[in-house]
Amino acid sequence: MPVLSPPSSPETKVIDPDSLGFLIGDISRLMRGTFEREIEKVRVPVTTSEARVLVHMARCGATRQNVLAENLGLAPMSVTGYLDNLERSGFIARAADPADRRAKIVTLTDAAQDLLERIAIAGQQARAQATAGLTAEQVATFKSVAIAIRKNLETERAAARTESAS
Amino acid sequence: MPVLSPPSSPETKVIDPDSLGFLIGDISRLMRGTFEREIEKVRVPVTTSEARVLVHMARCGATRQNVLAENLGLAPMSVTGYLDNLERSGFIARAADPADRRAKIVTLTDAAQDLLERIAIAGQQARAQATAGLTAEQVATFKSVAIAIRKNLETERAAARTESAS
DNA sequence: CAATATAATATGGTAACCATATCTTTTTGG
DNA sequence: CCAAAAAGATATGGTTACCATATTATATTG
Repeated sequence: MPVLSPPSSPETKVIDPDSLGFLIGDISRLMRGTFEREIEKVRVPVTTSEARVLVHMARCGATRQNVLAENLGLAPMSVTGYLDNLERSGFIARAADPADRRAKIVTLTDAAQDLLERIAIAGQQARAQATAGLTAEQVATFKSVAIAIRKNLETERAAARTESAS
Repeated sequence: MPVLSPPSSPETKVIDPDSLGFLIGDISRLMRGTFEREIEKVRVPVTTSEARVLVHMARCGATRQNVLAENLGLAPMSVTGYLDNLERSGFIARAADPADRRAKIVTLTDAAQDLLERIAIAGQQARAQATAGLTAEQVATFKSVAIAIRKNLETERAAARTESAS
C-alpha cells in the first residue's frame, strides 16, 4: 500500500494545518462541544455564550448593557440577543437606569444562582476532560500565554475598529 | 471611586470568566476576526473554514471527501458545503472515484495555488499579531499543550459519538 | 435650543457548524 | 447469486454565534 504522496503538485505551498490559528480554532470547536455535552448532563437550559454572559454578570454585579458588552468583548447587539433569551428564561432582569433613562441595568435573578452552580460543574467536567494528563504547571503556562494572546488580539481589534470608523 | 463589589449577592458562586474554556473561546473568536481582516487585505475570497479545507487538501493530496472530513474532524455534510463553495469558485474539483462510484475524489486546481500562498501570508500576519511580545519558546509550549488538549477532546468526542449511537 | 452623541433594539445577514433523510452504489451473509 | 445491510455523498432544514446598519428615545453640548 503506497504512502500518500503529500502535495498533489511539487510546488504546492504547504501550510501547516497545525499552525496557531487552526489549532486554536480546533480546540475551541472541540471544547465547546464537550462543554455542551456537560451542560446537557446537568440540565442547564442555556447556550455556551449565554453561560458566559451569566458568568460575567456574576462577577460584575448589576451593570449597564453597554458596559457588559464591552466587558464581554462583544457588539452590544449580540449581548441584547443573549439577554433577551436569558430574560425570557427568567435568569436575568432588566431595569431602567434611574440615572439615564436610555440605559438598562441588568441583574441576575435568584433562579440564576442555581444555574451558575450547575454551570460551574459542567465547566469543571469539561476542563477535566480537556486537561487530562497535563500538569497544573502546563495548564497554568498555557493560560498565561492565552491571556497574552488575547490582549494582543484585543488591541489589534480595537485598532481595526477605530480605523474603519475613519 | 468605589471598587466594583464583585458578587451581587454574597453566596453567589463566582466562576472565573478566564477559566480555560472561556479563554479558548475568546482567543478563537478574536483570532478568527484578525485572520478575516488579513484575508481581506490579501484579497482571498474564501472564509476561514474554507481556507482550512484548502490547507488540509494541500497537505493530503487528492482525497475522498469522507477521508477529508475525518481529517478535518468535521461531519461529512459540513465538508460538502465548504467544497460546494470552493468548487463554485474554481479552487477545487470533484471527480468520481474509479474504485468506488459512490465516492468522489477532490483535488486542488491551479487557481488554488495562488490562493494558498496568499492564505499563508494572511496566516503569518495574524500569527504575528497574536504572538507579539511572546518568545518562540512560549509559543511552542502553548502549541504543544494545545495539541495535547486537542487530542484529549477528540478522544472524548469520539467516545460521546459512539455512545450516542447506542 | 438645535445639533449631535449615546443606549438599546429591530431588522436582516453571514459563518460555522450538525442531524436526519435520501439516493446510489458497494459489500456481505445466507 | 441475491436480498439486506452498510457506506459515500448530498438535500433539506436547523442551531449557535456572532455582526452591521437603521431606528427610537433620551441625553449632552455648542
